[in-house]
Amino acid sequence: MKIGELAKLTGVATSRIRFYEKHGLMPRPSRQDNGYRDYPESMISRLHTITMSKALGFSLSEIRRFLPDDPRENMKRQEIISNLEAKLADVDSQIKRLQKIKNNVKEIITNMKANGASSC
Amino acid sequence: MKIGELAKLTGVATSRIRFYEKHGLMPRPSRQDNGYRDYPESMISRLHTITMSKALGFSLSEIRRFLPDDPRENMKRQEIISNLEAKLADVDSQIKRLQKIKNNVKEIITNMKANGASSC
DNA sequence: ATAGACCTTCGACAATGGTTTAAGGTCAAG
DNA sequence: CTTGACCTTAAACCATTGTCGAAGGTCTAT
Repeated sequence: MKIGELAKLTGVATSRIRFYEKHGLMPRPSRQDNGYRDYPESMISRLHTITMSKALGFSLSEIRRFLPDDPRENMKRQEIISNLEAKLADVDSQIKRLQKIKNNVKEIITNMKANGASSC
Repeated sequence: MKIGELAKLTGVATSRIRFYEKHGLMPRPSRQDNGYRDYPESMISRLHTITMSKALGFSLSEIRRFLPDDPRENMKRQEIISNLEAKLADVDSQIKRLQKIKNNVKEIITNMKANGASSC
């Protein structure tokens, strides 16, 4: 499969696929005789995984670390798991932080509505 | 108060304070005879407000828009309030998104621990 | 054979949010 | 008077996450 087809099937621009390859999120594919990139079907789901993980809030370098077949930093299953666990704790503290913020802002709004003081 | 003191009191690096000034989040302070920036006490809470707002997920240009005394774009109270309310809803959906992520990651971890399949 | 749609690489550009560096002025203490 | 810790500016640099353009090769259809 050529890069353009892969792009159409996944909705990820070719420029972006090449970018991911350059940065180790996509493996370097084999080449056709003319030098064109030649992708196996499996790359479709790999791209979906990347898209999902980004939506999940992982940065590209985080994703790189836990994708198997990473051409740059290959990790053992156990490492991947502890990475994910760390991320879980991280997400948890983000949630708590946001909840505090939410309450703070609520209070600010209440104050602003009550007394005209700009107070910020 | 000199910039260094302000930095120490707020935990915001001097380089950052100057950056905020340059980008209209902090007003240009008056200067001492020697040309040093001279801040009033009120700038402490202004920096706290900026820090808080950043934590809320506002971008710097959003913050610039609702900070009073903005040297560039001043907003009315009512606008500020509705801005904050919009952001509140936003934070709420961020929290929900993170909670989904949390559950997703939990499941992935469980799966990875159960069956050896890398499955990504 | 020639147009149009692909593909290649490399380097430049963009926005965001800063930090670092270079070159220099100021101030308080020893 | 010199040292060290501050302060000034402007410009360069950094990471992140890409997009765009140039210059050129390839493939398919007419």
